[in-house]
Amino acid sequence: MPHQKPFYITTAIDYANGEPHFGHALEKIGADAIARFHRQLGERVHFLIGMDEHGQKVAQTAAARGIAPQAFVDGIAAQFRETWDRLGISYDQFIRTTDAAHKSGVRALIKRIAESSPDDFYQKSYEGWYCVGCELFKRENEIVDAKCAIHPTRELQWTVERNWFFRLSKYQGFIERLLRERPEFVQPESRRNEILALLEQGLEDISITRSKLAWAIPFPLPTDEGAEPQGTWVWFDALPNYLTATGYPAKGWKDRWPAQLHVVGKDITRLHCVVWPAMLQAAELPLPERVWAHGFISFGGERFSKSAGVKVSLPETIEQFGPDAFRYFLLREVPFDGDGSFSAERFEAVYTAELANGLGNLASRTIAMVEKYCAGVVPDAAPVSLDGDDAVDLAAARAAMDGSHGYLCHEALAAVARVTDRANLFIQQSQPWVLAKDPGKRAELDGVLAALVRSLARQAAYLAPFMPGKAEALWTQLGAPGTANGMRFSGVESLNPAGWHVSKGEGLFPRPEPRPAA
RNA sequence: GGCAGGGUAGCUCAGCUGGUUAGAGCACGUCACUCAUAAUGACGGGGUCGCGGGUUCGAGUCCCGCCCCUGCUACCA
Repeated sequence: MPHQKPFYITTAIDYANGEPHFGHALEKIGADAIARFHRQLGERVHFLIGMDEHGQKVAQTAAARGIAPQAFVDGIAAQFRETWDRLGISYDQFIRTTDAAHKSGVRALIKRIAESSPDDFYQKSYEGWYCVGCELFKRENEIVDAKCAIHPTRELQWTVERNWFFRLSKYQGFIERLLRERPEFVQPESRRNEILALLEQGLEDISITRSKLAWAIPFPLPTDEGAEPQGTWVWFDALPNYLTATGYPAKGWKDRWPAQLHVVGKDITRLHCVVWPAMLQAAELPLPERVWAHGFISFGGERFSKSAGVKVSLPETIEQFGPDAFRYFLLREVPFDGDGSFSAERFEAVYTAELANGLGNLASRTIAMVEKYCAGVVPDAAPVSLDGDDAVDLAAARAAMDGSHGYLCHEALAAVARVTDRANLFIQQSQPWVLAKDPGKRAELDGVLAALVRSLARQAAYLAPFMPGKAEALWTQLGAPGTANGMRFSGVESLNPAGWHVSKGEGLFPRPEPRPAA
């Protein structure tokens, strides 16, 4: 089996201008769950994340702190990686746009476009009202009373700048055909509709360089006599990271490209569904297979947690119940195709109901009974109706995550939660403690306990993409061979726990301390 | 303004092509049970299905109008 092409999944690279926040975390955690799920589906996965480190704001922030831009972004990148490590993000590659390989890859891409589609780059003088506050030219509808609507205290400056442009308008028909012939290219459907609406307005060419941009990749094409040197603007710097991460143009990049899935925020779908495909087409390179636009997390309706002066700290929230519980909460509560909100109260409620009382207690009572009634060794017994019912839900979990209907982490977790609930109900209905008092019911008792261990093992395997640490802990307590994270889903149904030595360790999800009355 | 989606129990939401007394989870109350992290299970209270018209034997489910919310309406990422 030579060079099976991997399932190449990417997230947006994060802008290195501040600390990681909930929004960054949601995207990485969701993409990580997808990546892990596909590994357990048996696919070879390559999971890319990284940082977008160029730009005016980065340079300004670094200057304000009195350090060089590179030193500044080095610090930010380290901070992000610490957070991702803490959250168990299983990335295979961490790209930074200040990497030498990325910069040379960007230059190669631009030159390739200039060769294959020489008409697509052109220089044009651009003039208009420039807002120093925004670092942007403002459009008519953004100007109020001759001032920038966002910075009404600043004077607008009539500015003339000569920049490179990309002939995006040429690709209008190409993008329309793309979305029509490959409707799954942009998901969920609502985002695709928005792109279609955008296309109906017609595409305009975009400027792709800035003359005042020093902290950037120098634009590699020869600029007109006398013109200022040009820095590559964000589109042609950030978007190509998915391609340059493969090593492009060095030998071997075709082994990974094109990507199967770009996981991005709903705010940048346009860039990934219109600009990026046009760039690739201009370069005569293959397009990615799909762009998935996830929603946002809010705090009680507020985009950021300014309300009531309450600060929601990402590191503190992660530590409250640990990284696995945090991952679980975000993926369970925030539909991955829409928006959701976070609150400490809700987090605690879900943790207590589903993880402590639900899964954690199920594991606790099951293992305790195997220890008490079977000396800790799981008996051998045939499947019961519980197994068949669970199989239906686990198939639903796969369907939610395999891409056939998008990537719906919340639906997958809801399906696993049904398995947990069913097992708790099964105990109540079977009443193993009653069976244990009657030696004549030994076989029945064995059947019940074996079924429960099988169910828990299946849950551990299917929860591994979402809670890799806790799934592994449960796997260990069950005495199962190998690892939960390494468990292929194809092997889950035939798991037979007969002979496993269970061991009741630390409570999987200890109940939270009662809150002191305020 | 335009386009798209939505307004269903305290909270988060299911309700496909219209059909018996509108569902689930969480929260709340009562009861049962004891293997378990005072967990689990059963039962129950609770909804003018945004508002007003209309079509129909019959509408949360279709049509019209209105109110409210969210997203998009391209070069901050």
